Amino acid sequence: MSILKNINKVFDHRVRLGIMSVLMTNDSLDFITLKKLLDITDGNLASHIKALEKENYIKIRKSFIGRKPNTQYSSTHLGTLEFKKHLTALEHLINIKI
Amino acid sequence: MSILKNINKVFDHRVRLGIMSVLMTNDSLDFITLKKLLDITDGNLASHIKALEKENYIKIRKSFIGRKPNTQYSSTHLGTLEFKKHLTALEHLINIKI
DNA sequence: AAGTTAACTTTGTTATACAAAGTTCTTTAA
DNA sequence: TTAAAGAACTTTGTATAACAAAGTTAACTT
Repeated sequence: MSILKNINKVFDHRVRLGIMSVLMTNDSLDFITLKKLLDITDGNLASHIKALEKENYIKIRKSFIGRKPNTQYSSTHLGTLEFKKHLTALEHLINIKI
Repeated sequence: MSILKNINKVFDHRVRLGIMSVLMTNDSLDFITLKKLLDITDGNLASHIKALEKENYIKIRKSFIGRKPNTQYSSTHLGTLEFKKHLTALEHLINIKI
């Protein structure tokens, strides 16, 4: 059994790690905010969001703020749970003694 | 400027993160030990090792133990430095407040 | 001489990441 | 009432990365 067994592949990429990290301390964030925080193209952001959505790690709420369309992203219960597990696995990994 | 700016892409993959992690607490480890710890094929391990070697993050020492060939891998000064930077960046990322 | 093990390298395939361009919907300006 | 613009995508195409499996080399062991 590998020392990597509890490392979640979905969170293995910096962009998805970044998205989940900021969604831990923010109830929800919109597309543009995420895009600016991560400094990536909108297409690229959309695809990473989709990967997290596919796993039910984040959820989407569409609305209008004033008269502008606005999409808010937030972590699901599952997403929060799995992300915390991943962080615990990371901690164990970087403190490992063989 | 992105919240990911200090995240090192070389350490972005779980296998390379795993290799560096175990090399932090072990002066050196050999190929077979790494292979067992990570539970990956030897070809795959060799290519991840190569990626770290290319960046001068790990160094190789070939010798014989008794009469068996043995290759020991260890972190370079640069590797240790950059890995610690990466871990600090990770900590900041997962504790980020916007 | 034949088999074994360590540590690779090579080959080929699949998956992932990414930019850039195109799309849809809606508002705001001329 | 047409035009421009912005948000949030989707599509397309390309480049890179990851991976398994098979092949290779050098040395030992039997």
